[in-house]
Amino acid sequence: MTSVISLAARANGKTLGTRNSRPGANPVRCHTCAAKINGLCQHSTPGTMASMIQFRSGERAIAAGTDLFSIGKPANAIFTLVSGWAFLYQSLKDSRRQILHFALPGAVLGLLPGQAARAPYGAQALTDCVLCIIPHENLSPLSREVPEIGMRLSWLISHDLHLAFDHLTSVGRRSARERVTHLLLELFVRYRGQWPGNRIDELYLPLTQQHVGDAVGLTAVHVNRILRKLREDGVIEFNYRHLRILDPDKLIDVSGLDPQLVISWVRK
Amino acid sequence: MTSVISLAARANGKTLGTRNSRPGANPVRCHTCAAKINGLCQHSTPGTMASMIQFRSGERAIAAGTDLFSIGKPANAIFTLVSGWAFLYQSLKDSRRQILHFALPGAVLGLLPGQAARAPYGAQALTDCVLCIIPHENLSPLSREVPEIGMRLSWLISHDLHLAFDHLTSVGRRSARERVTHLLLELFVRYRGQWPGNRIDELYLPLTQQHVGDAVGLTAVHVNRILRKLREDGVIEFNYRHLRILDPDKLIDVSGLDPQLVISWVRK
DNA sequence: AGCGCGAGATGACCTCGGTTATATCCCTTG
DNA sequence: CAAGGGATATAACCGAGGTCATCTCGCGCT
Repeated sequence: MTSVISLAARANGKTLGTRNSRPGANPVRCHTCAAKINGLCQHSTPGTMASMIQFRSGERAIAAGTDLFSIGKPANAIFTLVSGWAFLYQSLKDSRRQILHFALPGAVLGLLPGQAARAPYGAQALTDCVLCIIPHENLSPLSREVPEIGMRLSWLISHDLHLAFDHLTSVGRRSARERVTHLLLELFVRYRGQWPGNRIDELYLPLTQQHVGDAVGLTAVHVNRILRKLREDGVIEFNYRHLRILDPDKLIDVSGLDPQLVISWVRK
Repeated sequence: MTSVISLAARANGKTLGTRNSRPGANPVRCHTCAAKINGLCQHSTPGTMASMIQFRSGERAIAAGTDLFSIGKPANAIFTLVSGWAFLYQSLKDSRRQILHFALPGAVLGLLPGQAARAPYGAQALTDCVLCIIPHENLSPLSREVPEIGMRLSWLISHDLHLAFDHLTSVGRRSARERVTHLLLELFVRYRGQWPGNRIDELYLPLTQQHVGDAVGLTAVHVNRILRKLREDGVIEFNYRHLRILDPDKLIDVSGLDPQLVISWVRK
């Protein structure tokens, strides 16, 4: 069991989980952080790492099921997801909800367009999470001191933009069956991309069928129907947060994907 | 008639339109460029403008209806839209198409996640366009010489990300009527945001009903039905690329929008 | 071991929006 | 100014996916 699988296994709990990082207190462990592997701090030299640590305001632990930040609330920092899964969402008045993005360790969340003081969407932890916080007002000074950080941030966000575009064509133009397989395949590939060389065909996905539906624009009822069919067809099983790929080739086929493009889901 | 309206009025033509900027040749007119007003070059000092001009490779004129770049083709530069309208799109094998984003003057297009050499989506000109080109390999040097450019780029892209998120909840969770009004209202507001103080209730939108459908995940037939109903209800008229807002309040109501959020569509 | 609740499963019915076909309109080009 | 083609209009029919209601299952808790 890798560390993230065991983390995810605690997902459903109301417990706070590990807190191996007290805000500001203990020595910073940046060299093992997800951000160093595939996020903002990738390719940083020890020197630039030291600068960056100056500009962050600390870390924070978040319990599964709670908001990292909420729609309409003032947001004044960007967050790097050090560990755990989270998702971005919008909700309409009548309880309709759209999940916009699933964030894995190393993701950067909370950069707002312009100087908008209020978050136009919310972020919720799917598992217990640890965040690394950089206040918005530190971004300009930081990018002057570490010039490459601006371009790294641009690339990270444009990666998220690309994912959002893929979701958009999925929701806008694909059938229910295609959408569900597309999403599960995406999450599978992105998850596995974090542990290169992984040959797993099973994984603990901290989502309910309701989450899947809210992400691809379907009802939980219909997601259930689709999943049953996929199980009967021997493509995948997804039950009680446990995803198993039964037939990878069939899965790619059903999702209607260009296999060449799958690799672009992995941030590098 | 403002310059963009007259530009748009030529939209449907196969003609190349004005070319007041020959690649590399004539003196650069950056101080009147859309990018200086609301894009990458906003807030640039004369000094940084001079640096930026060093790193661009020139301008290019594009005819309405042709691609700025195409899906799967190698893409090696970012483009600032100096003038004209364009849209980003993906298409599936069986001719289904999803429009991902409408770009107005000042937009930055073509930044690819990671070093992906191939564009995961295409861009097509809706009207004749003029582009300012910065090769990808110049981005790192540029951001070292003009450190603030990285953060500006990040903000621009995160603005596009925010728009993509809005489209996603629209397509995923809103009714056809809401989607169509939402899109038209968005385009109207973004367009008007480019000419502050504008009090126009009519505008030439260089889109067909097919474009609208492809953007919000509906058929052109159904878009037509919705538009008829909206006309009958005295909300808006949209016919042969001519959009007229009949009742702004009703429009906002029908689209189910939080009026507070409308302003976030305008890039500042 | 047993309880309770959230997640999943499933059937009956209905509606929104897709499909197909055809007609009309408007703008551009010869 | 007439012709032609793309854009729009509209009707008839259909089906994917939503809604509602009810039941079962699995997991965490005591």
